[in-house]
Amino acid sequence: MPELPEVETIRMGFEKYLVGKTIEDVEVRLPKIIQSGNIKNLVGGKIIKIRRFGKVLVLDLDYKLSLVVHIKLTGQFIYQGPDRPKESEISKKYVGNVPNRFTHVIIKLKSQNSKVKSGQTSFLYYNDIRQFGWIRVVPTDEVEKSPFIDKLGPDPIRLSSQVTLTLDNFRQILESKKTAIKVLLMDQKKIGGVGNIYANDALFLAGIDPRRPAGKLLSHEAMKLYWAIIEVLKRGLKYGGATEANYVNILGEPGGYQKHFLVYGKENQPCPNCGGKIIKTRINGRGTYFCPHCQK
DNA sequence: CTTCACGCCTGTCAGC
DNA sequence: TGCTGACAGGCGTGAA
Repeated sequence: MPELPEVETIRMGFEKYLVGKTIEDVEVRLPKIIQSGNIKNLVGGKIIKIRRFGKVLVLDLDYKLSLVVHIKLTGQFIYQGPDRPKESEISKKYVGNVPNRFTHVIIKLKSQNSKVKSGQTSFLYYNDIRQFGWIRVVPTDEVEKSPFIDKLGPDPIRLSSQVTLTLDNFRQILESKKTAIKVLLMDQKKIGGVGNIYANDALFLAGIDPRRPAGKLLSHEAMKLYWAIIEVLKRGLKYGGATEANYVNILGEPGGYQKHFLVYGKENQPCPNCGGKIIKTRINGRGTYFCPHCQK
């Protein structure tokens, strides 16, 4: 499911294929996806920069307007254009033809960069099966104080976001909290970008029981967990994200991290460390996987 | 202040 | 075969 590594993979795809292109037209098929602002105001703007804040993507246009997107659980961006790699070179496993019945927004782009012959058109399709995702049009200088982004905690991975989670920062977040550590890791107001998959795997890597009160972690455990979070996010990124249901990058390719899950989704399967059974429980209504032998 | 259930949606899968 | 219900998870909301 889309968490920091998946969204960052999309961001890199946008950087590669969208920067330098001009928005020629926007078609909205499901108006509720556009939560605020007038998307038609983007027409004529040139995409100059792609940013990410936690799980939120921001496309900055040259005339001080930005497209802000949260793809939530089932959002997909699919790019179709003359500068795509040959179809034989990419995996299309999860994406059929676009547009399809889940395509809610279509952005028509005009190429103006040197990679593609000037004037050629390409398309960016936004698909979202469950329609939880949202798109907002916000003036660029107001993006950081716009709803949701304004409350987002620091990001554990540098790359593109502006605030980085430091170890001191992380320790302060845990301090004297009674909340289960896993709940805290997934709280976007505390840390930006970590969701269920990476929270489960980070806690396993750090050898910490997800149910433990955050404030009760010992100093060395907090440090271990801090590095474990960064490590699992980096692994996710290395494999192009995790495809559980329908996450794909902007070419329509699935990620590969699902083949390298440590404990997530592995109920009753052997622990990669001790070989014991991984158990599944629920914390705050979320599926939680851990090895009771290795995680204390 | 925190915690927790629910709503938003639809696809998928287990069980009957 | 077809129906029903549980489940998936991000986040806002409102009640406890």
